[in-house]
Amino acid sequence: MTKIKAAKNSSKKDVIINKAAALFRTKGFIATSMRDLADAVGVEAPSLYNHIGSKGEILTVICFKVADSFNKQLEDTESENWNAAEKIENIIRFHITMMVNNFNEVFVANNEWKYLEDPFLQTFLNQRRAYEKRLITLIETGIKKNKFKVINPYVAVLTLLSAVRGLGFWQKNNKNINAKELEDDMVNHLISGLIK
Amino acid sequence: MTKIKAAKNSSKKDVIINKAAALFRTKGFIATSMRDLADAVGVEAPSLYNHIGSKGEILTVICFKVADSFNKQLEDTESENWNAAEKIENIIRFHITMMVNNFNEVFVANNEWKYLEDPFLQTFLNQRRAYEKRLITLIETGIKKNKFKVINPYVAVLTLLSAVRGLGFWQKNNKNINAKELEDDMVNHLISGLIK
DNA sequence: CCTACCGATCGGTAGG
DNA sequence: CCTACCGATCGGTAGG
Repeated sequence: MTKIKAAKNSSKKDVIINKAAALFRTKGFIATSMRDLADAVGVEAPSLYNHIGSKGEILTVICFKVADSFNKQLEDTESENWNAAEKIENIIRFHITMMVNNFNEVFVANNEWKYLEDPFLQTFLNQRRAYEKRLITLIETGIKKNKFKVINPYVAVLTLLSAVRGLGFWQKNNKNINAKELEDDMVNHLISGLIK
Repeated sequence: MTKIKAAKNSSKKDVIINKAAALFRTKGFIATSMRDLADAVGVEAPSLYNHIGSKGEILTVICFKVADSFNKQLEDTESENWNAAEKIENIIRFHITMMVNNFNEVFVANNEWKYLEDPFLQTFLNQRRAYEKRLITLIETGIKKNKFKVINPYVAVLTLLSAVRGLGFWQKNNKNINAKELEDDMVNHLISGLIK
């Protein structure tokens, strides 16, 4: 009985979080009111609090859901028997795929994380720094093995992450390019700029 | 007499706009209250309205100041007698320089423009689309002249602009890399990924 | 440039 | 899940 109730709550909670991700992306976290969200869900504002604890909790769930996805993928990639260039390419492709398939949530995690409350804000920033550090290590490996140009690895990571992040502006207004072409061209541009 | 008064007003207005740009960057436009801004300027909130018409006007001034800078620079670059690669490199360097030297305002124009009110919002978006289109034309020229790889020019522009935009995350927390190295490495990465 | 203040809206609670 | 409602804060105005 508790299980069923938990399942039901979790399902409605998912709806709320999905609607919230869409609103947070278009309007921003602060500019989205709980009444906006309630309208989107189809209930009155106070009813939302049967499923979530606070507005901030929704943002926390979204940001860490995205962070967990990226962390898990990076772990998987690191354990593969690939060279540095292959690993970097794999990660870039994952970033692009996530941007295309989970656009709202990734955009919110990228642009609204600053409204996280402590201690979540600190945890999020720590995780992001750790993620970047592991990418830097990958770049350094490629440089050491004489496969990559000698450039500042931090700048390389910044360039890669920023480029894929910018996909947020590939709004669907450009119908004449598909996701596959986008991904291949961007990967080509970024990887060939890196390789010796 | 009117001139002196105008000069004084303009000077105080500049202070307000600079403080606002810093606050809008760190807290976001919506989350920055006029009382926050008044505190930063050193007056009471209602006094701000002797210098500016509304909170929205401040954002408008910031966004179009940045847009005008980029438009002017692009016009200058286009009229130079350079090849496509040189022009693109010049523009990337300008973007990076703007990001480093006018960080607050560029960041705000990049991230908070969605809170512009009509008709300014539409004008801003139109200008941005026109800017991107001119960059696309530059890339197409390079491809046609067999200097650039055959990739989707829109994706190339997206990659370039996104990468320099991401400099917003090069907060000053990385003291061990200077602006010049950052600029050269990023330009190298992006341009060599583009050239045949 | 300030004090005093306004109507609107915010996130959230009480109680059923 | 709803109605009724709360204290806090918002952008901005009146008036001097």
